[in-house]
Amino acid sequence: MDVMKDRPFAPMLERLRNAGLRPTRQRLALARLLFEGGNRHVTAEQLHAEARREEIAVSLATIYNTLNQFRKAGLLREVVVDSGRSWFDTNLEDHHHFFHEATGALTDFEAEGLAVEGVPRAPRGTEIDRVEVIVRLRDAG
Amino acid sequence: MDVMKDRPFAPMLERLRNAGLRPTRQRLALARLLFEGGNRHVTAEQLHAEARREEIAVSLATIYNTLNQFRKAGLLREVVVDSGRSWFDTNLEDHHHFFHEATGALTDFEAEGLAVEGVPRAPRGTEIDRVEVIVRLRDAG
DNA sequence: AATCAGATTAGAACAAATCTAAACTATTGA
DNA sequence: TCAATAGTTTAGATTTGTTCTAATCTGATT
Repeated sequence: MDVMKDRPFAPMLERLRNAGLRPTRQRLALARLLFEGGNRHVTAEQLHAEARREEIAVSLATIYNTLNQFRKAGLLREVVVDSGRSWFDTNLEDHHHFFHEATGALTDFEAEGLAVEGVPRAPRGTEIDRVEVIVRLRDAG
Repeated sequence: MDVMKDRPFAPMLERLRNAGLRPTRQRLALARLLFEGGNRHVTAEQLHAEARREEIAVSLATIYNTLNQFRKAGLLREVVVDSGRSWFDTNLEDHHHFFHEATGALTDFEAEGLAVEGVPRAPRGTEIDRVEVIVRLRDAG
């Protein structure tokens, strides 16, 4: 038997507490949408729509608050591919992204197998935080 | 003598015409701000502020129109590092970016010397348009 | 010079995200 | 168990970046 299936609240509750976040009804519900059922990418508006569909009462303000708190807590990562909209990614492993401009489709690919070599030294007073690779796609022609 | 200094209008006028854009007063003035004096990164608001400073009468709407037309014409590239604001880059060579989150500073580095290997095959129906590398910086500590 | 497609503009409209301050709730400790 | 309190949620206002609209203007072509 899968522990996640029997006690779906317990681990999530822990994760929130460990992050210093009170496990409120809203946060638990959103955490379940986000983290149960595999890696995913969402925007705030998408998650809000999804919550409404599932009849979870949560305001858009809380969606924004929660996504930002989860990001700060390291439960989510932000992906910048799209000026004008923030994407959040539940995949915390070392990976990169395909982005299909025409459709807005965002897909992961593992960093394993990818080598980025010859990145120059960081400018004075700074250090490298992360090297992001975005592979922009167009329709095959 | 430098041709650019003697006849600063002629080449710009040509470039605009070649792009199918009428060389209007506004477009010429903005092209000069953008393309004379080395590579640079600008946002729409920045360019607008700069134009006002130089007492070039041009509306914000025209700044947006012009930046987008220049981008479509291949005179500029858009850089997405910052959800919520569009950056435009006059550097058309093969290069990548440092982005310092804390300050918003955006800097180029040449692609020469950089090797990105092992990028997976593009998903079905798509092909790779561009591989973008963004090196995110934090304050050294 | 007259015409007309294309360009510019102010201001309205729109979209994403944040802010505000009032109401609510989880935790605590008596 | 319950009151106090610190943290959370919320509706709605606000801010910011960008696009749209439709009236006016301008460059190119006759």
